[in-house]
Amino acid sequence: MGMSEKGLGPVGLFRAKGKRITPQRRLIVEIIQEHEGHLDADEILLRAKARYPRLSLSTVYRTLDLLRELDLVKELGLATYRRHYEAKPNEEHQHLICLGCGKVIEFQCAHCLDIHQNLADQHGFEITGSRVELLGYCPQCAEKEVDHVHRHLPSE
Amino acid sequence: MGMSEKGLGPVGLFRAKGKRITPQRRLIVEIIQEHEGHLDADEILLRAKARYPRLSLSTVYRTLDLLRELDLVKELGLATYRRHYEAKPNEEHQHLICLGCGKVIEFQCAHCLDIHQNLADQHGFEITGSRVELLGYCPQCAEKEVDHVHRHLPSE
DNA sequence: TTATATGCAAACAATTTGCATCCTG
DNA sequence: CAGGATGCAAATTGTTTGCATATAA
Repeated sequence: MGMSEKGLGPVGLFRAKGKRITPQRRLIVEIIQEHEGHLDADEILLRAKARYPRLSLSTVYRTLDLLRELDLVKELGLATYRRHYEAKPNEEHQHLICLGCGKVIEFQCAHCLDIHQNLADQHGFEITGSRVELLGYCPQCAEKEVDHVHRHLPSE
Repeated sequence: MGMSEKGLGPVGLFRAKGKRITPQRRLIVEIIQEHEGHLDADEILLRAKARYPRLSLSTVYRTLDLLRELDLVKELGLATYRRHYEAKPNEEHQHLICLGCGKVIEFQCAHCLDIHQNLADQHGFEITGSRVELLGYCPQCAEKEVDHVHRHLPSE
């Protein structure tokens, strides 16, 4: 599945969306792709500055947003840094979150939790909670997304 | 399982950990437990002020931390509001996160993703990503946790 | 050339903290 | 009445934005 996009690489994806290729962007992509595991904005800046001292933190953030938009990067943690709380539920449940309007739908998936427990046991972890968040667009917001993508097709 | 704790209620849990019961804490617990769904700190403050106008936002935060510690509340979103990124993996994977030392272990659970996709379809969602984070303590940190709990037993 | 990207500094927003005061146990 | 809890304001911290300048296409 989908080997073609992969062959393109970031540069191709940039062009396809009418985004420019700058040394800063190249560098940030490189750092993230070379690195096993996850990095935060500060860590990326630190590594990048070794090779490009003038780089600014805002460029890192702007580039990360772009990479997320191009689906080149996966984000760990909540996009909005606002914490939400709910009374500890009797039944664990999971969340379906709309990135468009922020709507949250709860659902249950007991089977998943079993699997998770097994995995945790394998690693000797003592699990105190889990967070299963499916991110995407609800039917209403999905339409707007389509418009948004169309606007960026290489048609001009 | 575990009906006994439930019978105690928040007040009992507070006492068991040597925490004081104040009207502010009572109120905040009440608000969260009465509310279906999730609330953030501001929303809690807003509702609480209707009945207790002098309440401050920092008390809300401090109380939320306490409730989390007592496991009376579940948190949606990342505890640290620092976003982390990783190169978009070919295989989706999930994270096992140690709340003690921050260690992150990646694992795969393809079966879960199928289940999630089904759920998403049921709700008409267009999924763009998922976040499965199991939170707990790794073997090393779990020990320290035990100490921590012992220190709070009503033994003095 | 010309709109897009960048760097810098200032602005923001969520959360945390210091400290004097209050109040539970 | 002693130490934990609160309220207030100021400090932190992660992230975003405005704007003049630099630069990819």
